[in-house]
Amino acid sequence: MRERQILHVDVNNAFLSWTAIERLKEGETLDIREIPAVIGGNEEMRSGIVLAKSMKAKSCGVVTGETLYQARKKCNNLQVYPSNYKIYKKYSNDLYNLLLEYTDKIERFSIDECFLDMTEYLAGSTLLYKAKEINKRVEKELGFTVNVGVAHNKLLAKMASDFEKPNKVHTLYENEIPQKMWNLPISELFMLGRKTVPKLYNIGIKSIGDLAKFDEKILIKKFGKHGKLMWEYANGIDNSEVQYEPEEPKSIGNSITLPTDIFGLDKIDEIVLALTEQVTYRLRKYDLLANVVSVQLRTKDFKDYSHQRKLISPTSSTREIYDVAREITHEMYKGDFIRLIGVRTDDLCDKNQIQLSLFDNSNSKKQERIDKSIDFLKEKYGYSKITRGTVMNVENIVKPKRKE
DNA sequence: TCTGGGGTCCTAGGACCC
DNA sequence: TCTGGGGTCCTAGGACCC
Repeated sequence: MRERQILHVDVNNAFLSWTAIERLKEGETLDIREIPAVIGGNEEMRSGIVLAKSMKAKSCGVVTGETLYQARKKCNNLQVYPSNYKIYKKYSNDLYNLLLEYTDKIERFSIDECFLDMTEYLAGSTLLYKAKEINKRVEKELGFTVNVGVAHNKLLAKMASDFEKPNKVHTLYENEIPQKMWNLPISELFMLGRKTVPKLYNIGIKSIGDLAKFDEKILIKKFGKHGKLMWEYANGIDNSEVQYEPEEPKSIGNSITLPTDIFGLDKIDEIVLALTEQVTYRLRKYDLLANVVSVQLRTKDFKDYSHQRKLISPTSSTREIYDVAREITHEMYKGDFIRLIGVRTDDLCDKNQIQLSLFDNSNSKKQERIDKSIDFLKEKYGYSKITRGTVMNVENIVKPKRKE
């Protein structure tokens, strides 16, 4: 097999940089990239965590995912700005379109990361040269910066893009693994998270090099498939392809952390219905049907539990999915104070690939017409305006309005 | 702990069938 | 049936990612 030529492009402090340039475009003079700043959620809504940070905030020790309260303690003049996914999507598309000039084999790994398979697109040039060109062009033409990782597989390209930031290009070829990767702590390895790292520490594995040299069989015995994966990653082995064809989603769900804990099935049911409406709206928008419905509850002391149920036949009907969601919610609710509620649909299939016979019962048809007309109104008047029955959209639950 | 919201994949146990 | 083992499906929970 020919050696593959892979790049990983990673936007530096994406949400913060994109917010910064959007503000500058609107006439603001302050570039929030130059001050201690973060993009954060809303503390009053109990979603006050750091989503992105400026370099100055990072140098105070602020980390992504911590609470704004914690971040402020580290950095007393920290400025907090809200997120705006609409503009992030726009900048993400700008980046994607620029990268399309280099290859059509691009995997959009997340809103701010892409893998590029350049194997057939070097045309006499080198991979490193292309990486440097991309790095320069993004800064010049789009106004934000990226790190580019250069390697012969996705894992190594991703590890490379995570080296020194911002606005840098790094290679991580096989012969560079011992020198550039093995001295890093295991927490830096992709797919080693907060639960596994302490377990590895306990058996004396502290660096990626320690892991690479450890007995693979013992890791498999201890961690199963995950053990095999982590050993391969530590040794720079990854044969996965760049998934440039966007895949159909396998699940669609929505969840919300409530501004205050709630108690009792009546209140929980209202939220479950509101979430079901959001979820089924998205299902119908993409012409998908769900085979499995699940509901997640998180208690005030952060215990999660969930139930799921397979449906008799696939559906996107709000009524049908809500009936099941409500049923399993009632089954599992133990009378706790609830902090978070989630509704998710799984095992999705394409509506157009399901035989029409599933729809020829007239009740389903009627239900489908109701859903469709509600969807139409939602599109026309904006999402939050239209609800079914007893004022059931999440916005109203979050900010209760006086009854008219 | 003043701890988001969107996902994917894996595991383990029980039911059921052959 | 006092029975064994394998395969598949379903469910609950957990780990990880950005």
